Amino acid sequence: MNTYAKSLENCILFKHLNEANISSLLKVLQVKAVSYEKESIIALEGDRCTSLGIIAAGKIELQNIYPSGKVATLTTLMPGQCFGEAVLFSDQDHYPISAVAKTKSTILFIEKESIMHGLTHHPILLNNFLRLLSNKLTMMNRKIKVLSLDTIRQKVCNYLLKEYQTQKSVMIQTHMSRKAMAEHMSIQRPSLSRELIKMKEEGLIDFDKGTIKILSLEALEDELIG
Amino acid sequence: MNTYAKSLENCILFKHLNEANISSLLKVLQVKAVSYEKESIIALEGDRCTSLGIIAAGKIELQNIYPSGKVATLTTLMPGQCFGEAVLFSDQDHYPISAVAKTKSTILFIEKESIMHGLTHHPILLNNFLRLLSNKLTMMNRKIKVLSLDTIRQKVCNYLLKEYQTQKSVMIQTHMSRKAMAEHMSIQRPSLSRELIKMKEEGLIDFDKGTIKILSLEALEDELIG
DNA sequence: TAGAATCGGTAACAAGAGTTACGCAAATTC
DNA sequence: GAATTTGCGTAACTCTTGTTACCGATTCTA
Repeated sequence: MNTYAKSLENCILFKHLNEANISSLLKVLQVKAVSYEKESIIALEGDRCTSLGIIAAGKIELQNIYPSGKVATLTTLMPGQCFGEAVLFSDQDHYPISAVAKTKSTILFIEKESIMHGLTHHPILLNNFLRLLSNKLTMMNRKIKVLSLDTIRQKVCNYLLKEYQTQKSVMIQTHMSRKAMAEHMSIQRPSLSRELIKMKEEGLIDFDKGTIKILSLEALEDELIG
Repeated sequence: MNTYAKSLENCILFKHLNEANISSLLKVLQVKAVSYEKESIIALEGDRCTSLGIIAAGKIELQNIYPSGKVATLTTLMPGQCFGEAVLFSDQDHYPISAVAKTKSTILFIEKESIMHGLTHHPILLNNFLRLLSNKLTMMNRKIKVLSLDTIRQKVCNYLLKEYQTQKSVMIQTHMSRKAMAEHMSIQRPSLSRELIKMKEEGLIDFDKGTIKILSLEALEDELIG
């Protein structure tokens, strides 16, 4: 089992632990290593989830597999990343999506009971696990916030106000190209140009090569709230 | 402190624990009770978050307060619910939003260190805390999934396929009125009618008073994936 | 330095969906 | 049982935004 210790040093779960610590921890946690051939299914949507999975080697994809066989890939996981951590302890302990090996892979499985044991006996592990969940939560929170904005005007206002917060000035330096800026807000470049011009005409902002000046913070907030 | 034990029995964190257990736990956790007058601020966006908050009495609102003073309320928390649980252990340990008392309220605060201590010494508490975080994650996952659908066609397909899963039949009983159905998908009623008729014309579905029949599961999935 | 590629503004067009309004049918009420 | 209300389909209109295309300016490259 010690063979995996090295590759797990960059896994969030084992942060602040050295190779020796990880090795002994892996023994205590009764880790089971399972190998998968390319294209084989690791977990199927609906399966009961009783263990945490950590990618030790290979590349796996999380995907939605529809009854007809259609597949929609959501994310790709690389060594060090893990899956099942959210389902494991929730009331709905069934995988909401499927996991498929895209290359020959090795997954380390840790049973829920072992995890519980590890969390109660190793404060660092507990801390890491909580950080893992918490970070995911804050990430998703941000994502929901952005997804809830439905007009281009709102997205632009949101972007500008966020930049104002970090740059602490109404003269906002746009370090990106217009193209990158549009992609960042997941809108079309011409749509962004059009909206910026409209906002300039309406006296909300002014802009020049490389900078956008907020003329009225309050007005931007009004647009954002509706 | 025992005064609060009773009111915390329906808090997820203290599930499976009786009043006596909760009382002793509250002592161990060094809970600090703080009272707030109506409209007073409990936590301000940007403040460092070092403790978990549990509503013991009153009603508090989580809101975005903009520099100009504009306020957008996100949710209302009632006794038994808690806040800060996601921020507490994340890398970004600052409140992303503000908490305001809407009535005279009492909040129980538990310091991060005490929580850590409690989690390592009380398996039930650990289990409950993990379930709290996990449930929130799965909830947000679902929300993101729905928010990512951007055409009405996709929303309708998503709704029908989900109903198919629960009703296990292509003859779907619509227990709601069209109006309620439209609200449920957060679209406009005429838009829903229009789309349903289009889908009928295209041979994807058929519908009658009270039922919608899926003619091709595969076709609906295609529409959903794009 | 000439030619090519990239970027950004702009305009014209099309598609999707919200809005409003109208009318019919069913349900409810008196 | 007549009258009012409610739900729903439907059509016309409008707004927003993605799409495509074009052109000038800037940058990169050979």
